[in-house]
Formats: sequence, C-alpha cells, structure tokens
Amino acid sequence: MKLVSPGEAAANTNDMSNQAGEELVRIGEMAKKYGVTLRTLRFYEDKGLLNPKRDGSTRLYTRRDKARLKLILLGRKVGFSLRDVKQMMDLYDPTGSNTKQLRLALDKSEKQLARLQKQRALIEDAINELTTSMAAVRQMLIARTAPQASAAG
Amino acid sequence: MKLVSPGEAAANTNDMSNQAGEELVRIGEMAKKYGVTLRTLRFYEDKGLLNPKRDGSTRLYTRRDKARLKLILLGRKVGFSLRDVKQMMDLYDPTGSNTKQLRLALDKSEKQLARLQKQRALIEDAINELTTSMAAVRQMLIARTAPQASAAG
DNA sequence: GTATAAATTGACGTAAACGTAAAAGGTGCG
DNA sequence: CGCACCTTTTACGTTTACGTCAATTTATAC
Repeated sequence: MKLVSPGEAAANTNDMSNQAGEELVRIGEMAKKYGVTLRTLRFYEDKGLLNPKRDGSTRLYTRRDKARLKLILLGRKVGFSLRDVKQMMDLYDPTGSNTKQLRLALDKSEKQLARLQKQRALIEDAINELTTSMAAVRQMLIARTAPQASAAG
Repeated sequence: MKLVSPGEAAANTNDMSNQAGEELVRIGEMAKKYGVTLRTLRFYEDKGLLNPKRDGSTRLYTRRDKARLKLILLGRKVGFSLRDVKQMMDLYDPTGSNTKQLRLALDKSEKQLARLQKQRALIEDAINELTTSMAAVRQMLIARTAPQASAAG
C-alpha cells in the first residue's frame, strides 16, 4: 500500500488512494496541512476525536478525518472543550437527520456564547482597572521625577 | 497575647493589638474579610506574597498584610500571575522612592494591557464565528423541521 | 545497504491556583 | 471535662491540552 511521498505532497505518480479513490495522508502531512503538531493529532485520537485507518502501525487519515479535524479546530477556536466537541461529534449519524446533534450543538453554543460574553465583560473590566492604575503609577513616577517644579509659582 | 475572639470580630474588650495599636487578625477573619479561603492565604504565604506574624504557630495578619492582599487581588483581577505580583511587590522599599518598582509595574502593565486587548479581540472573533455557525445550525434544523412546505407554490 | 527522515508507543512534565483530606494541637464555654 | 470549632502542617489531587523526551520500528533516499 503506497502513499504520498513525504517529500512531495503533489506527486501523484504513486498509488495514494484506496478503492474509492480516497486520498490517504500520513500524520506528518496532516499536521502540516492543518497547522497542528503530531502530538496533537495523536492526542485527539487518544481522546476518541479522530479515527485514522492504519497501514500496519502507520496512521492514515481519510477525508472524514480531515472534516472532523476541521470541526475540532473550529470548536476549539470558539472555546469548546474537546469533551464538548466529542460529545457533539459522537451524535453524528450519516444515515439520519441528526436533529439531536444539531440541537445539542445549538444548546452548547448558546451557553458558550454566554460564557464568551461574560468573559469579554470581565476582560473589559480588567482593562479599565488596569488603565486606571497605570495612570496612578504614572502620576507617582512624575511626582518622583520632577518634584522640584512644584514649589515655584 | 490575646486576640479578637473567633466568635465576634467586633468585640474589642480584648487586647487585640500589639504595642503600636495594630489590629492583628487570624486567618479565619482575614479570609472572610477579603472573600478568599484559608487555603488561599496559606498558599500566598507559601509563595512569599504574605508574611503574617506568628503567635506560636497561629498566623496573625497585620495591616501590612491586608494592604498586600488587596494588591494581590487587584493584580489577579487584571490578570497578573502571582509570580508577576510577587516580583513587583518584592521591589517595594518603604525607605526609598520605589522608582524601580513603579517602572516595573508600568512595564508589566503595558504588556498585560496588550495581552488583554488581544484576548478581547480573540473573544470577539470567537463570538462572531460562533454566532455565524449557530445561524447555520438553525437553518439546518429548520430544513429538517419543515421541509414539506418547500414543494408547494 | 546504510544513512536519514518519519513514525510509533509510553510516560512523565507543564502551567496556575488552589481543593481536599488527614492527623493533630489549641481554646472557649457550659 | 469534653464537645465544638479554629488552626496547623503535609502532601497528593484537580483541570486542560498538549510538550518533551526516549527508545524503537518503519519508510524513503541515495
């Protein structure tokens, strides 16, 4: 079972597909393609988020794995935990309408949105407090730098 | 050496002060007063952020400790790590102008402010992405809930 | 066939700020 | 006197998402 050569991803002289013409990539290429580390891909697999095929012990990522990874990365970006992502993904059923999955996703999204908004408020609070105390510190520094000008008229 | 009775913090019939008239409080009262746990106070001490006196093995918090704790809590609120807080506090010298301390604080504050602003941007990004995908999910749910109306004129 | 590159599993480490349990000493009060 | 409560020290546990070796096996290049 041959694959894409590690050196050249564009080389298609090899048999890099299975019977369905699926492009199988190994972990290195997968990582590069999506800007994650090998460790991350293995970690996601360990957590049940990815399920690459194997050629012996070598992982082979399919189109499905790529789609799933994209979802994982989107989920992470909006602040879902991997557990949340997994929970939602586990509900996916290619033969059904996935209404339950969509409802769960929507439910979790609403909660996450609320969390994000609260976080934003906290951060803005912090920014205000920090700005205020920075002004105070600047004043103290000025008082120490040029105190000789305060006695004059 | 007597103290505030544990049951009543307002009872001032006891000798709860040292020679300077300083009010010494024990860990329980200190924790309640500032809304932190006992563990937190001990943790901060372990990290060198607080230095309560001792009556035998019992911690006695002075006015200075209260001031320091306030600073710690402010620092935490604006997102400084305890290490940062300690680093700044360690520069405090009651006999000097503390110019170095103030400069360090200002420097750290500027960096922290930048971090906070970046975080805020990330969160707003996330909010946007999440809002977008929520709309998409809602559409998919609608398509599954009322597909029978699309065939009619 | 060998050097180099890529891949594997396993397992400990990291960051921050405490939580929690255990076991024991001190203290006021009725 | 003994309960109830406060406090002490020590030390492992928690959380999340990986990082960082390390030792080994496989794959590709020349």
